[in-house]
Formats: sequence, structure tokens, C-alpha cells
Amino acid sequence: MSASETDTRAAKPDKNRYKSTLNLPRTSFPMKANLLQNENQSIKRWDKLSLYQKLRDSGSEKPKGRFVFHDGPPYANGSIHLGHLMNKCLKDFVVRSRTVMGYDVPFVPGWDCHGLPIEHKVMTGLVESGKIKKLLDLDEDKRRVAVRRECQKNAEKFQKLQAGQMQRLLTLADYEDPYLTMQPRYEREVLEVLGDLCREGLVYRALKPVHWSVDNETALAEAELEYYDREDLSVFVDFECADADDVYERFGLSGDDRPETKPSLMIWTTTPWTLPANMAVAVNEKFEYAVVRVDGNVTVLASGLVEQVTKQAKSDSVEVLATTTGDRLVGVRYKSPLREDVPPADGPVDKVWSVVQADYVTLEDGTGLVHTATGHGADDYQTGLREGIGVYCPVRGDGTYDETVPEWLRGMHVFKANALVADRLGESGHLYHSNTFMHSYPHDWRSKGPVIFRATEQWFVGVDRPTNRDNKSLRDLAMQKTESGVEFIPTWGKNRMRGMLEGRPDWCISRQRAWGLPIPSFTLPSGESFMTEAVVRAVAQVVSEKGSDAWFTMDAGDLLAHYDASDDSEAPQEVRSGQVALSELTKGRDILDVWFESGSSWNAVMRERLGDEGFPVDLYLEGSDQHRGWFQSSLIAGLGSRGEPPYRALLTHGFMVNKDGKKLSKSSGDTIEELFKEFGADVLRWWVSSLAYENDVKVDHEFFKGAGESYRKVRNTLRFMLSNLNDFDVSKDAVELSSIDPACVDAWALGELDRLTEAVTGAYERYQFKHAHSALYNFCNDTMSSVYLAAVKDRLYCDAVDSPRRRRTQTVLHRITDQLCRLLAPMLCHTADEAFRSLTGDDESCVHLEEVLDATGVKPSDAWSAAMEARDAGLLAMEASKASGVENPLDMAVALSDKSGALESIEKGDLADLLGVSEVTLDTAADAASVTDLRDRPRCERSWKRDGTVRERSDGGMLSGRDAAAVGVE
RNA sequence: GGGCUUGUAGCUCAGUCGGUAGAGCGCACCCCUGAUAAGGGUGAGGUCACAGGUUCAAGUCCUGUCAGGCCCA
Repeated sequence: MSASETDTRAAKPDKNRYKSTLNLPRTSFPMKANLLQNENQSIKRWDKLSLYQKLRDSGSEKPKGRFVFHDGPPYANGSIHLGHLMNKCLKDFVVRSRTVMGYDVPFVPGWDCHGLPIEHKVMTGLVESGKIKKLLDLDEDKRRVAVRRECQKNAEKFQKLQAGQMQRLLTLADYEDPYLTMQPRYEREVLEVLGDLCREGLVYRALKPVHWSVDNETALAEAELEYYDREDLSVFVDFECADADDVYERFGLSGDDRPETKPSLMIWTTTPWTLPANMAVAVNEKFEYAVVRVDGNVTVLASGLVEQVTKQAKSDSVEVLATTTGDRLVGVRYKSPLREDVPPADGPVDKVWSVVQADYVTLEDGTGLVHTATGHGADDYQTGLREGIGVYCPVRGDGTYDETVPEWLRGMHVFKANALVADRLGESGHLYHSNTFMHSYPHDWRSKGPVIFRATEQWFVGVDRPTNRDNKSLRDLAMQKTESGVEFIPTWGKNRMRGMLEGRPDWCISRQRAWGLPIPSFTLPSGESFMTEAVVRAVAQVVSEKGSDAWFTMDAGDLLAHYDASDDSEAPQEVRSGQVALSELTKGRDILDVWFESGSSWNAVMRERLGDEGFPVDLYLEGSDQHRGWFQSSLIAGLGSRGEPPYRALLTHGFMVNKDGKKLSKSSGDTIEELFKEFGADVLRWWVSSLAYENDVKVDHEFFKGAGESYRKVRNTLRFMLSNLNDFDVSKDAVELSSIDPACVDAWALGELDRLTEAVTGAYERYQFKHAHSALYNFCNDTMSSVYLAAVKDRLYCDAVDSPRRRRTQTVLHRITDQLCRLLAPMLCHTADEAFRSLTGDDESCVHLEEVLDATGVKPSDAWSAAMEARDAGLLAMEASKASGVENPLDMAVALSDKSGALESIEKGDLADLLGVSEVTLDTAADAASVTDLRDRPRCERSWKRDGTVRERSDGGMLSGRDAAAVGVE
């Protein structure tokens, strides 16, 4: 039995004799957070306080001025999910960290309300409920208005749901007055941007292929397609080359080796009906191509496919004559096997029926030479745009050929034409091989009929057209401004943006739907469509007053009440002269791409609300997918409208993946509501703040549990500090910080606090929330809990209540707690406020109205770094001494090695407290720390220390000198 | 298939100019019982995704491979 055990037993009857004389910690700040309940109380309290408005009211006094941060609108559909959780938390960290650092940060939350997903869902509902039948009896405009009403109700419902969830996440924003893209004042400003682009000469109308339902004669979006298997005819067709010698030359065949037969280009297609609309043949410049003699014909196809193709056609004689690379074939001219005349396209004709390059050409199937019909395929269309080949679409809305095709096809339905085209090609000797096959093919979700790709007239914003402003194209401007005018966080965002800007086509801004902002274009009786700046602005004024429904409820004359055609030099002559009255115009049927609406938010929200100070915005913060989406649509719209990017900096975050790093499936995992219930918003926020958000973020239920444990550590540290300030009145009991001796541990703690403040505010400035998170966590866990608080416990409990040393330590504790609340406030906005109110003792106080305190300026002694190293060495020695039976630190005296003599200046008592031992001595000769067993020394019944001053006192107790004085006995 | 990007301890992340791999969590063991559904100490854990290359020296620079993610095709 050890000596200490004997002592403990002997003291047992009187074990708590002095407990009532101690200043033990006490606080109303509970260990258990009960976030589910208390966070809702915080929401109510901040509401009552009008926190957001209060911050705006005092905004002009903010020392660092205004930080203009703009919310990107989530889609008003469904509940918020983990992606929103991260995005909204990060945004709130920006708002709140900037606020606590002394900026005025107005933040308006927004929602994207228009668009197909909502319209699609509403239409499905109308079909299922049978209500659609009633609508079909209405005229076009009335039907659209009815659908729009339903869509609006739907968007409102989900906007409200999401706003509630975001507030439950404790985000700080102007929820009293959010922006919705369907609000009239928003719509007006979108149209003003469109007007600006018209002014710059960037908006034009042209043909573009879209999915087209021949049954319903309408364009279809991706969401309205259903894929079924369908049997189709696939054909291998020879296109005869125009200049045989030119082709043989390219293959390096000299005169003698050249066959007498003219060479052909062999293409493969599964839509023979598009062959009359052929405009070009695409090759991949990287592939090798062969000129081959097959069954007497000479034809060109990819070397790698010769065997596969000729086998399929069961050809007997196959002879490769020569090979060359794809790039050598670009420019080869050929003849159409179906028509003599060059198709009447809407563009230049010099490249029609020639070979062009395209990256999408593969060796998966076909011949490596791709039939290109610019009016009937998305790839084909892009190739046409790039190569300057016009769009040609000889198919009418009902699926029949128009008058521009050879006579034998005119008026025929394209699906019937397939076989006929193949027959013709066979008869003329151009068909190498054909077969039927099954494949997955898009069908109209309503009629279930197969759809076709068909070019229709659409509105575009040209990215390569010179602006009227300064003759620079949007693409050039965008490349130039993102190169040097926008900060990307992280920096690779710039590369990503550049890559996308380089290759992007003109922006198709029209959609053939009901739920959106109408494009204010008009059609003359002649069929010509037009839209000018003045027209757009005139309609914008009406929309501003009456909302965009006005487009459907008013006629052209009324919509153009504010329009003076005679004053519009851009208007068609007939309109300007009055030859065609405004009332004779027909309204356009298109609505704007929703990306144009959200891409105009810098104008519709920030300039609309803040004026010139709202442009450009300081920061946009969204997921990395928005490099193609909102970042880019905003950039193009802003550059077109104002010649400058709408933002100074772009901050990007990655996507949520599961714990194995794989894409998150929609149905798995916890809902936001379940997460709130199990963990509370502060824990979720604490987790988000710990993330390396620039990469993909792994998410799993277990990770939230980890965040919860880490949160509890911080909470308990705050609680312990608060509980030791219970008897401390900062206005009466505090000492001057400047009076604190650099040699005492309190000065060290303040030095650490100043370092923390710098680290955290620096991290906040650079949006490095995880650095702030780990600095704060380590400060609580290490600097405070395991070092400082463990060291000062003894004096807080045992020193006389009013002793200078205790009051000094409490002053420091108070300062640290106060600052910690402020630094934590952006992340743990509920808990920091709860702790702050406990600290001030004033339930009306609110940490979110406070700012980070300045550095204390206290410079701890240089000897502290040596002292902390000595502490580590001491702890190791103490651990080692456990083997020899001394296990309780208070049974130990530690001799610290101090060869440099640096520790001489540090308070001995503080060194002992830092190790939790009864006594520390310094040894300038020793190499290492050593431990002395003090169990023979008497133990203070009050502080349990064996510091050498313990003896029997006048009350009969065994007390140390300090404790005797504290209790008031001799 | 292309652009951008990620891969360091069981987990989350640091790692500066190329110079002997770091922290926290978790885990194991121990202490305390006056922070107690708390607190403290010590310790084990790594082929830096893989393969080449440059270099006296590579987690770091270069090339490729593999496995992910976002956006396109």
C-alpha cells in the first residue's frame, strides 16, 4: 500500500472539510447544448432584435466599409440537400466573418423560379389530374397564363420551404425581402440587360437544331424525351469526290498507282432521311485513313475500320491502296449522291460539300467519316457554326420535306423517306451496304412518337460579334477580363473558365415554353421577326408595372404603348414608316433561357438595390459546375451590358461525394430535416467549416458525429471558462492588461490569444474557414483546455476570491472568452451567442452585433517558448516515474533542466501549475527533467498540494500557507 | 473521348524554395474524480495511389498509368 493511499484514507472523514471554502466553477451555461430547441430560440431572439436590419442600420459606421456579396439563386424546387448545406454555410461564413471583422455585408438571398423543371412537374400534375383537358380548350395565350399560374404557385411554395430551411441553418440574410426571378422588378431589370445587348448589336435570330416532335409540332426539352428502342435503317453511302487527282495526291499516290476509278468518301448514317440535307463530311485529323479498292469501287474510310466495315458488307475483294492522316483530307470536295444543286442554306456556300475536322469523330462505329447535316444534329450544327457552313433544314414542322429538296421527296414524311432514299442510292450505285438494326431513340413523352432533330429559328447572343461599344467581341473581352480582372479562388478556376470560353458557341437564349420571361420580339405580317433595344425597353416598362403575364394578356399595340417606332432607327422600315401599325404586329412565342435571367442578377438585384456601389460585386461563391453556368452567364451578360465583369472574385467549392469518394446517389443519406434533428445547425455548420471545400467533400453520417464531438469540446471549454468567471465583474474586478507581468502564465495566454486572433482573422480574410476552424479548435483543446486552464485551476479554486493573482487570471479568462465568442460567431453562431450572453450576463446582448477585439498587445516573456519545451520534458519524466509508483502529479516535485538559465525569469508557481505538480525546481546542470517522490511530505487538505508549506493550522487542519491565508487561519 | 481537378496515418487535414514525414480525431494503456454523460498524460499507426524520369537529394518538379469528381462531347 502506497503512502498516498494511506493519506487518502486518513483524510477521508474530513475529505470535504474545506470544499465549501473553495471557489468552485459554477455556471448556468449547460454542458448539454440541446441545439434542436435552443437554436429555434436563437432564431426568435434574432428576429425580435431585427438583427439583419440592425446591422444594416449601423452599416455606415463600419470601419472597413461595405463588402458586396451576391447570392446565386438555387432552383425553387424540392427541399434543400447536402449541396445547399455546404453552399449556404460557406456563404454565411463569408457574411458573418466579414461582418464580425468590421465590414457592412448586405446579403439578399435569391431563388431561380422560372424554367422547365417546374413547368414539367406542373404539366405532369395537370395531365395526371385530368385538368389539362380543360386547358386545351383555351386559346394559346390563356392556356399559357393558366399554366404559369400553377407554376408560380409551385415556385412560391418551394421558395418558402427552402427559405425556412435556410433560416433553420441559422444563415443571416435579408429574408424579409429576397429576390425571386419571377418578380416584376427583377424581370424588368433582366429585360434592361437584354436591351443593352441589343444596343451593342449582339442579339440575332438564326436557325438551330432542337429535338422536335412532329406529332405535336413543338420543340422538346431533354426532360420531355423518353427513350425507347426503335428499328431503323442504317446505310453506308459513297459520296463521290469532285476531284479524283486531288484526293490521290493527298494519299501520295503517283500517276501510275492511281486507279482509273474515281474515289468516294464512305459515310455511315442511321438517319438516311437527313442525307438530302448533307452539308459536309467530318473526319478526325488524328486518325489514319485509307483509300481502299472494294468490289471494284474505290473509297476512303478510316484504316482501323476497313476490316469491320467490309466484313459486315461481306465484300470479297478488299485492297488498301494507300493511307494518310485525317488532317490531309480536310478540304476534299465531293458531290451529293442525291442532288445537283447546293442546298439553299442561310450562310456562306464555299465550304458546302467538303471535308471538315471534328473532334467527336470516333472509331467506335461507322466509317470514321461522319455525314454532317447542320440542320439536323447538335454536333453537326456546332461544326457548321465553327466552319462557317450555313444551317439547312428542308423539313417542315409536320415532318415533311419542303420545296427545296429534289422533287421525288417533296411533301414526303421523313420517316417514310428512309427506305426511298436507300433505294435511290442503291439504284445510282452509291449505296455500299445497308441493314436494319435496333437502337435506343428519343420519343415525345406525350405522343410517344419518335422525335427528329430539326433546325428552328432561335434568338442568340453572339460571342464573336464586335460590340458597338468598342468593337471587341464578348469572347475576346471575357478572355481578357478573366485573365487579369477577376480573382479566382482557388486559382485553377481561371484555367477552367478560359477553357470553356475558348470553345463556347453563341448563346441560344430562346426557349419554346410558357414558364419564363417572354422575349419581347414581334413579327411583321411578312413573317419577319424583330427585336430592338427600344422595343425591349418599352416592354420592360410594361412588365415592371404588370409582371410578365402582361405579355400574354395584352396585345401588341398595348405592350408597345411606350414605344415610338418613328424614333427607332433599328426597327424594320415598314414599322418605322408606319406602313405597318404596331397593332398589326404579332407577339413572339419564345421565352428567355433561365440562365439569362440568373445571369442578369448582378443588375436585377445588386445594381437595382445598391446602385453604382453594387457593380461590380466583390464576390460570387458557388459550386465548380457554375463555371459553365452562372459564373459564365453572368460574365457574358455583364460584359455585353457594361463592358466589365460583374464580379471581382469567384470562389468555388466542390461537390459532395460519399465516404468512398463516389458520386452521391439522390435517394441515400439523411435529409436535412433529419440532420437538424439529430445534430443541430451549429454542429452541421461546424462540420462545414472544417472542410477542404475546394475539392470534393466526402460526407457520411459518421462525419457529423465526429463534428459533434469536436463541437462538444469547444462547448465545454467555453463552459469551463464561463464557470470560472461566475464571481467576476469585469467593470469592478478586472486588472489593466498592460499591468500583467510578461513572466506569468497569464501573459503567455494573452500572447496565444493574439496569435489566434491573427490566424483566425487572416483565415477569414482569405476564405480559409478550415484554417480558422482548426486554429479555434486547437486553441480550445490544447492552448486552453490542456495547458492554460489546467494550470490556473488551482488558483481559481483555492486562492482567496479577491487575490490579485486570481483576479488577474480571471481578467485574462474574461478577455479570452469574450474574444473566442466573437471569433467563433461566424461558424457557431448560436453557441457563440449563447456563450456571449452568459459572459455579459445580459440576455439582450448579441455577439453578432460585436466585432473582433483588437490584439491585447501584451508581450509575454521570450522565455515562454523554453518554458513550454521544459513542460513537455517534464511531462515525459512524470510519465516515466509512474513505473516507480508515483502516479499522481501532486505527489511529485519536478526538477527541470535549465542549462541556459532562461527559466529563471518565469514564475516558479506557474511552472508547477503547468505540470500540475506540487513543486518545480530548476537545475542548470541536468540534461533532463527528473521527478522526486513527495509522498512523505504533508498534503494540504484544501488544495491537495505538497508544496512544503503545509502544517497544522489554528483550526486543526493541515493547510499550505496560501490556503491558510485564503481560509483566514494562522 | 476532351478541359479542369483530387489521391499523405483507420478518418479529417497540414506539409513554405526540393533537404531526416506533422496535427487533431479515433484507438490502446494510464492518471484524476473539485470541468464529471467532463478533465489530463503517454503510446502505437505512413511503400506520401502506382510506374518511370530529372537531381547529390523527390510527398514536393516532369512523363505516363490507375482510381475518383465537376463540366462538356
